[in-house]
Amino acid sequence: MASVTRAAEPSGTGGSGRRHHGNRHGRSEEARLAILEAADDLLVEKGFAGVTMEGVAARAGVAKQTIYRWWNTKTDVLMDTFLQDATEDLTPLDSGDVALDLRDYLRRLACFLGESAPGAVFKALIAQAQHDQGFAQVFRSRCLDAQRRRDRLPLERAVDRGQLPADLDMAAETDQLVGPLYYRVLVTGEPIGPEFTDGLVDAFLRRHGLTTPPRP
Amino acid sequence: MASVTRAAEPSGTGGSGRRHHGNRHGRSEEARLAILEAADDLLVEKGFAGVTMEGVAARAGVAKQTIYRWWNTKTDVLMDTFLQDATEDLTPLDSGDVALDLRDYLRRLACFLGESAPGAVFKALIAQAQHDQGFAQVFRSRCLDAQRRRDRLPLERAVDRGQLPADLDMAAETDQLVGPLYYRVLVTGEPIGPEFTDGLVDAFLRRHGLTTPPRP
Amino acid sequence: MASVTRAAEPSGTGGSGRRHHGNRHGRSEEARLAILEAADDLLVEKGFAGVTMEGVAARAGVAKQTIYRWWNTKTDVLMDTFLQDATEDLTPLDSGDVALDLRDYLRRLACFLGESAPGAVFKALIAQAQHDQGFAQVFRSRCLDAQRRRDRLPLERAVDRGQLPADLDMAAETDQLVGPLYYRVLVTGEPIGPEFTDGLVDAFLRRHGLTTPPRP
Amino acid sequence: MASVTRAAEPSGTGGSGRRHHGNRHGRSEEARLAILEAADDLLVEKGFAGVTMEGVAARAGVAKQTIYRWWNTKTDVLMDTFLQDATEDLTPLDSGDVALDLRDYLRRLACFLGESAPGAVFKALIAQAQHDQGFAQVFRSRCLDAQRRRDRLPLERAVDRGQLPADLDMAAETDQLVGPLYYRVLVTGEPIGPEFTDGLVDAFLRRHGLTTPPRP
DNA sequence: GGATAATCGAGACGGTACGTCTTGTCTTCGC
DNA sequence: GCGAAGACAAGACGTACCGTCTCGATTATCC
Repeated sequence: MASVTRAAEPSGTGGSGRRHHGNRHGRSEEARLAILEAADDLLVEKGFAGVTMEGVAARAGVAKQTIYRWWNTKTDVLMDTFLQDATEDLTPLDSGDVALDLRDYLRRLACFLGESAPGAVFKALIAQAQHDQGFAQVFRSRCLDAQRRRDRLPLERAVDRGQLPADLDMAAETDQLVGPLYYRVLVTGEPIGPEFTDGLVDAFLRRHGLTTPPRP
Repeated sequence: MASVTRAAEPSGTGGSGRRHHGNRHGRSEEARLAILEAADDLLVEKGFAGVTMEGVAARAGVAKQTIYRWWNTKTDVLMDTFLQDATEDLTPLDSGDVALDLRDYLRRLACFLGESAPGAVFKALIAQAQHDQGFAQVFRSRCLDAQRRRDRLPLERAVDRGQLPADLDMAAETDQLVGPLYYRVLVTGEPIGPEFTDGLVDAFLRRHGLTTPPRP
Repeated sequence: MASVTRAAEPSGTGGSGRRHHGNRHGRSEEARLAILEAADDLLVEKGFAGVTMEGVAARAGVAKQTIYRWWNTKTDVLMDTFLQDATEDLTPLDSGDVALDLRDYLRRLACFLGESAPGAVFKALIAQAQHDQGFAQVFRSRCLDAQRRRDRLPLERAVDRGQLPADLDMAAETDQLVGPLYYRVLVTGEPIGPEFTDGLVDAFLRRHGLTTPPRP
Repeated sequence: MASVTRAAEPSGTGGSGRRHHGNRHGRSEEARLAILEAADDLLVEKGFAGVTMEGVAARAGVAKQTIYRWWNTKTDVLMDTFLQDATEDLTPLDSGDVALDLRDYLRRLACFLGESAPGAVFKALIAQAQHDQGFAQVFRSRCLDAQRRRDRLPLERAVDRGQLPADLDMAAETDQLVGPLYYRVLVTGEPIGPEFTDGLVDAFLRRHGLTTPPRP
């Protein structure tokens, strides 16, 4: 449905310096990047409603058809925009201590969702997923699954270390850790400070009979 | 901004029989209801994108201007649609036992969000709130605040009864109870069964040193 | 069809100081005048398209219904506007000399059509008559016939005096005198000076074997 | 302002067979013709008020935007409609005799203005010119000037032949010939028969001392 | 003097058309 | 064959007026 992978680069070029304007040998990397950047800029500048295929094409200096050739809807473009930028580091820490790992991770996740530019794109995509079942599915497999895997990582490592029981209901525990966070971001709009995320971690520890280590 | 209250009924009529087609002394109740119903129907039948001012007007047998006279956007209409219907019973049970109350409430909330028609409107409104800061504010004060008050009610009653400590961080606890639920509905899209909501209640009880009563 | 005569004034008041807001026995003269004046002003300020029932009502401080009670269309209002103002003196001179009479009359007619405010209304009404056969009929009987009678007057007087033959084709002669004038005003838009109107008179005189008297 | 010339045809095709649906290298001739025809039909069927951009688009099977891309107003469309059809033959006869030429020409002009379909469009355009100064200017340069040149032609030829003096005031004479005709059509609405147009010619001849030849 | 009846201002109503905007498809041409 | 350019059909947007209606207040006249 959506364009998942970019066209294969001409073999041997190493994907490096070649600048082609689109010809029989594949799509124009130049155009692709210009489109993603234009979409991103428009979202930041004018909000979701300000992102239109027409506007993106104009700002990217690209024909509309070039967008439609590779994406179906503006949300598909935004999703690629997100994937392009989402190197935004959310890889969980691995300190050897669940408490520390979780505190660190949740803080960064809160910051990502609530304040960063990619976070804004992310929220826009979640919003779109409410309106469009088909998009929701693609979005989940392309963006959310990776995210959920990251969310689970600290817990999995703790299980491996023996800090947590092996029969832990991983899905439910993860939902309880990150769910309240998304809830605040998406629903109530309340700001999220460390005291909130730390509170979530403490509750988690208490539930599992772990003592709360001193806060940094 | 949005039309908050319907026009005052002529005193003493009990809101019953008066039929006026709109004049200086008030708007047409007939038109108002037709519009809300049309919007609701369209959302259910054709999804959010299928709700257009033009379509609502046509189906309601109403002039577009009549909609614009009282609402600014289609989401404002949907919000009133929601408020009209949201008698959908979510008033928490008061059995005298926090555990029972919470289990009952979360199950019904899950059902409301995930399966009911008003729940679909609710999700659409939350989605719109991601895109429009102004709408978000109105939506929160007109819809969410009441909801949050309901969410908190079981806990407040338990505090009153002495089942829970008086210094409970009400906001944080509520977020931990309902947050994962919203997260599943809005983000992951996973279905929510009683085992999930009951698990949330159990975790809550365990956190606060309460024993888990037998499940019904 | 159109409102031809104003409502009879209450007898004895002499149309002077009475201020009534309209009751069962007569309409409000105040409102009638405000409407006519508003329509006139709007035509001058914003052109024909700027004259709307809504706009007239607003500027006159009058309810739309009050206009519709007495007139059918905005052109009906404009016609009454015209009749109200058209005291603009076009009564032909009677000097005893056809040549002098005609010269004077055509000059003033040209000025009326081309430059005066009532002339602008007149042109607007003629324009509307092209689009609406029904209006054309009313317009002719209410405005044009009187005008045509005035046009003919100098010739009729000359016939009475014996200056012109009794079997003169009055209609055709009048058309040849004023026709070119209307043509310039309505069609070509060329400015009309005395040399043009005087030329028309000279041609007329020559056609009928009359000598051209010295120009003033 | 208004669309003056149609898009250049690809050279050498003779305007014949090429069918393009509109692209960067020119507009769709198909759409252009459909629009003009639809406008014409609507004017004839429902009168000037029945010609709406919406209606023209619908009947032509064309998007409104396609009309707005090439014309500003419905009267601009009607003007092109007129120019398209105005091959309606009004080219003056050249018999070698002014009297015959003029009689023939005025009769045909009367018929054109009073009875033909293009004549109806012409009157509608003149009406619009009363309301809109800008349109008046365009209309005159695009339609009227050509017409005036035709009007003058019989006289010019007579001057060339020596039948009329070389110092004839061409403009004034033309106005006196056709002015009464337009006056009847536009203002009084009286029907125009040959006796009227022939009378105009006779008057012209008499003014210039020419004998009236026998009528055909 | 109280009832009646028409006018008045106000403005909501169902509509139609406006002119603009965006979508997604298409055709043509240059590279 | 890709990409730029841009015309096209479709249709929603929000606005402006249309002509009708209902309301409550305001009078003159009549009983």
